[in-house]
Amino acid sequence: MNKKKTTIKDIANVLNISAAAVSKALHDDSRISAKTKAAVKRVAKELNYQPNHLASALRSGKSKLVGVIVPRTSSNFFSSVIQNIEEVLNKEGYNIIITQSNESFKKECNNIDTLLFTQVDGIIASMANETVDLSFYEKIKSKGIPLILFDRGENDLNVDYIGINDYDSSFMIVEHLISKGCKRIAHIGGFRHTRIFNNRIRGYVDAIRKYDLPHEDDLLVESSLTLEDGRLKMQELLALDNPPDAVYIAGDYAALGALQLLKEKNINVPNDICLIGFGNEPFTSLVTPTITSIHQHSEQIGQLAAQTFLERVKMDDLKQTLNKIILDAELIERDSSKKSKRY
Amino acid sequence: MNKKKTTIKDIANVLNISAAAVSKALHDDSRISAKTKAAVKRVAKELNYQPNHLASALRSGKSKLVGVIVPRTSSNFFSSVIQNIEEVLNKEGYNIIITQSNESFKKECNNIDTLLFTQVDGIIASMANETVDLSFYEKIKSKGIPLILFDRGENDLNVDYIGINDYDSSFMIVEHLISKGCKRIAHIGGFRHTRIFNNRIRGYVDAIRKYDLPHEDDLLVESSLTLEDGRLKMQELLALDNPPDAVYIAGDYAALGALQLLKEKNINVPNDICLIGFGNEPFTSLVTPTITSIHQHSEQIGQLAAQTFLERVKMDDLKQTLNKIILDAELIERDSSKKSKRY
DNA sequence: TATTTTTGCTTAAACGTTTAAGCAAATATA
DNA sequence: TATATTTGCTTAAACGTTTAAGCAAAAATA
Repeated sequence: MNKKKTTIKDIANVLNISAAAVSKALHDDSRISAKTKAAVKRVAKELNYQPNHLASALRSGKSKLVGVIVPRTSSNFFSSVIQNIEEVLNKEGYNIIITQSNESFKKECNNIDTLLFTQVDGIIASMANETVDLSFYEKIKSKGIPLILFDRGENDLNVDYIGINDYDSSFMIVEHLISKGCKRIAHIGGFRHTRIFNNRIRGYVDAIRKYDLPHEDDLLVESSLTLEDGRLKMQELLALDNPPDAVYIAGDYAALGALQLLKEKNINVPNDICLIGFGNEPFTSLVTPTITSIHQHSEQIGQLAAQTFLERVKMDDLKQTLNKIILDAELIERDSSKKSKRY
Repeated sequence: MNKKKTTIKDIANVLNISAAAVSKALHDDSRISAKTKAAVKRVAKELNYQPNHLASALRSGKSKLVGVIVPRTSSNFFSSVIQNIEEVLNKEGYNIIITQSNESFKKECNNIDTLLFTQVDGIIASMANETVDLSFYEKIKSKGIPLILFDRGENDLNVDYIGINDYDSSFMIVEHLISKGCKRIAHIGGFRHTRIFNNRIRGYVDAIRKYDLPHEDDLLVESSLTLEDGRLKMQELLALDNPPDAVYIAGDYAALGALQLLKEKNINVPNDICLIGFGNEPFTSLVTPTITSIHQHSEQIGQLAAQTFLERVKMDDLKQTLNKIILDAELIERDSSKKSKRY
């Protein structure tokens, strides 16, 4: 049981060279002879040498850790983004620390403190729904480490951002519904103070206007987009004097809640009311009817977030031209908007 | 822009005392006067001092990081366990690093190396389906840091384990189906080499025997328990000369696949065939019909795993009495086993 | 051959903490 | 009053690396 870990000094002793030489040999420094390098690597392997990450991080000032903050890991979108971030960063020798905010501003602040305390080299984050106060994010910036936001996070912080074109996606959804013959299209949106949700609302409104459909105030409601709130807001829409014949909901979970309610009320989806979600969570293809939704290219978002981070750390501090990457999303048509009759 | 971080030396300089005194003051050492402590803490706050975690970890040999390995974070079970681990450990000043194996043995080995490289103080893991070779887990043990397994991981490694009583759960499921009047009960189980799945199979077989039901080889199949394989194995069962009137499936995703197939074939669930899953994933209550399943108390599992870790680090190396905690699971009855007619 | 450059290492300091050892002053005990 | 104990600090080493500076020997150049 080899509890005492082997260090570069142990290797140095075996070969009768200095620890510095060993360190350099392991990093393929050009000033070390091929012969010495080979010997060092051989002995390192023999002694099962594992570099002490803490020591090198302390000395070099780089922890080779990247913090990731997401509202939750259980959603497929976020776990897919995380997986792709991880793949890209691992190749470059970085490891990631994942934290969840559970949509709580307070937890998010804690997470940021935790990550800074852990001396991460950068943070990739998607903000909690609650988050309005950005002072903790300013704190990250003031530490001088890269901050990359994705999905929830477009704002005035002046940092890199990767997301999808929410405005166009909304527009596309409304046009899709119109092509199915829908005449009164409602929108259960997220909170306006979050820019992505605001953009979805703008896209919805502009499309409605362009095609001269009714854009009554009652047809546009804001929601926390949880499953429960989806039910609730759907109920409100049904209670209207003139209920909609289509509902576009800015989140799949809320769309699911709405769908459950409609089924309970024996309202046929899509023939009575068409339903469209957002996010393309796996369950959208599992429920009955399957739910039309928007695929957000989580793989690309993750990869791009990681690549943006890597660019940032490689870059000299000056000449920081901001990355703002907006991807086109994809409409996945499923049963909940496949109306049989067309008008 | 205060890029230079303040260290204990800076605090020491302000107060004209030694860095050591500052360190001790911050740790409430009894040999430091109350007056000095107060002064140190005041200055620390003024200078916005953030302890350098790497330095203290290097010196003390404790990183205050715990590695967590799960097959994936997207399943509700694992993300709930993680969340509870995090809550318990955060209170004790530990942070967690989450890694996913994606059910791949190779990725799992990489994760272990990564975590050891990051100098974690312990590892809490649930093994990938593929994992049979335990040498990487032996590696953790040989490093002398605590290893706690949960859910997937009961085995002969001789480490702490937290899980549910799979045998009893299976038994309970079969009895439940019998009480509904089912006479030919099939089981789509996981791979036998994973102990939890083997236990579920044993529970199923013993219950079938106890109640003198048919226990033909054809009624018991092994599966990877993915959604797709669930469909496939269900298809095989339907193709039997004498198909079952109930199917108990050792994983919810596979149960969902089976359900989809049954619906496509216009076989009524539960009246033609009863269906029961395992894991109580959220979608089990969202699909039509809702799926009866087993709730595994992910909250408790997470908490207990974390607590077990804390006990281990506090404990002197000797006198290690092994923790093997087996929780009772809970049957959540839903529509997929609510047969209207009883025989 | 004399000088410069390159090669291949070594020495020593540094990263920011923690902690064992030590010591003077203050306080308690005999 | 003399001795022992406690208090409140300091000094210095250590954790395992990295890296700037330096230096002798070998190789290249003049």
